[in-house]
Amino acid sequence: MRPKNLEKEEAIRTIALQIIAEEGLENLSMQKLAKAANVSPRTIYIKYENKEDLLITLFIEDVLGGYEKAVLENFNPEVDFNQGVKKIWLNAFHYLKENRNSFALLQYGKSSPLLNKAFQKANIKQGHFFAPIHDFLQLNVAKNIIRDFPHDVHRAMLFSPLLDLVNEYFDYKERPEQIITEQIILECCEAVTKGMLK
Amino acid sequence: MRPKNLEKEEAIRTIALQIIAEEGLENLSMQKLAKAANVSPRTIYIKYENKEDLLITLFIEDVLGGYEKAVLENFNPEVDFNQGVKKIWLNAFHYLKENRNSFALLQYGKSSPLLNKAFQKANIKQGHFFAPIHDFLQLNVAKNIIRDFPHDVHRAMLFSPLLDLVNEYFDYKERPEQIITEQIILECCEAVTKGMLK
DNA sequence: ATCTTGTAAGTAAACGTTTATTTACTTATG
DNA sequence: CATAAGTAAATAAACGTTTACTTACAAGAT
Repeated sequence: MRPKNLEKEEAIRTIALQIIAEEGLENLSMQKLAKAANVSPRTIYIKYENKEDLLITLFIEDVLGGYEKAVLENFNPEVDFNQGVKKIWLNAFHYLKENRNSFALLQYGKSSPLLNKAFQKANIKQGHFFAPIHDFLQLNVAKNIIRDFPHDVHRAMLFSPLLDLVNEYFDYKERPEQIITEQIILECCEAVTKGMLK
Repeated sequence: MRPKNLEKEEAIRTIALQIIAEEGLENLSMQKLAKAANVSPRTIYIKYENKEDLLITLFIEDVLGGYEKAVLENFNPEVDFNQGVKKIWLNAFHYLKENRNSFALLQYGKSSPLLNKAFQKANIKQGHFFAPIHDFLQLNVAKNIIRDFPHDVHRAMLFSPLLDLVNEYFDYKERPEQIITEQIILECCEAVTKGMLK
């Protein structure tokens, strides 16, 4: 039996993310993707059921999976609050900075109904993404260190500014000077953390 | 000369936003829009140059314009910091809650390269959106009340959590109980404000 | 007051192109 | 040499946009 060519599989995923980042999700077509990845359209259908399956798999496994892994690297839910949030912020910032194409699809997760629904399903199915962060926050609520909010509210408060700052980072990448430096990220992290303390 | 039928113009805009909110930007087609708005495809092209023009106009004029107007209603850049941020948060929350379809396209502004570019152009052209907020923040930096960050950083820190909370509001609308209440919004606003103080 | 009439608004149907997906065939390897 | 991986070419449907035509009305002439 002829074995799968993993390079082609990789090419499909990489090029798909690239097209989405450069031209938008609304401009990704299977034929365009096949041509750009140097592959026959049929080959994509060997690896994915259809376009929807491709997008959802890419979003859940590659993008969200990769992001989660990077964010949780060397993260210990038992460290103190300031230190824990700082670790997450730096992990996320460093990863996303170097993975612009993944970040682009990640952003579509909030807009596209398709990806939004897929995320909610995956989130329910596999417990949830970012479980250690959930534990970390629960722990700090129990210790009476931070305000007691529902988890989704905690997430919005602590991490949405970071994603917005990464967005700005890429916007400023094409301008004379970068304003989103590691220094700024650290100061912003401090401000966000301070706001959550009791 | 036959006069323009303003109801048709209105229908095109309203239905376009509806389709984007329900099926995503990637599923809006001119023919689908025409049929849903009870209008001939040609009629859309009387009012807009092409699909790109329709989307950009809808985004800049209707969505961003309407959002800006609502957010700045009765906002005075000279009030004290806590009060000013609270006013903006409540204005935005109340407006977006009642304008889900506008909010959906607003969210695409961060993902779609087309809308992102359009926004940057419009932002440069007409001075900038939300100028009174810009002034408000400058004033509070000058008075040494808040940290001195670039404006885009201020914006990310103060308002991106709010947009994320509105997103959660709509997610929870289809679930047994709503967690994003006005009470929560006010507490979150307080936390965000506190973090920015010097 | 009523009747043309010029003109932009509006329509139905069609344009060529691109879309997602499939069919019929070839290739590579355990 | 069986079999799944892969290809080139084709499918029907949907796409953005245009063509050829009709409609409704403000304004000038009667």
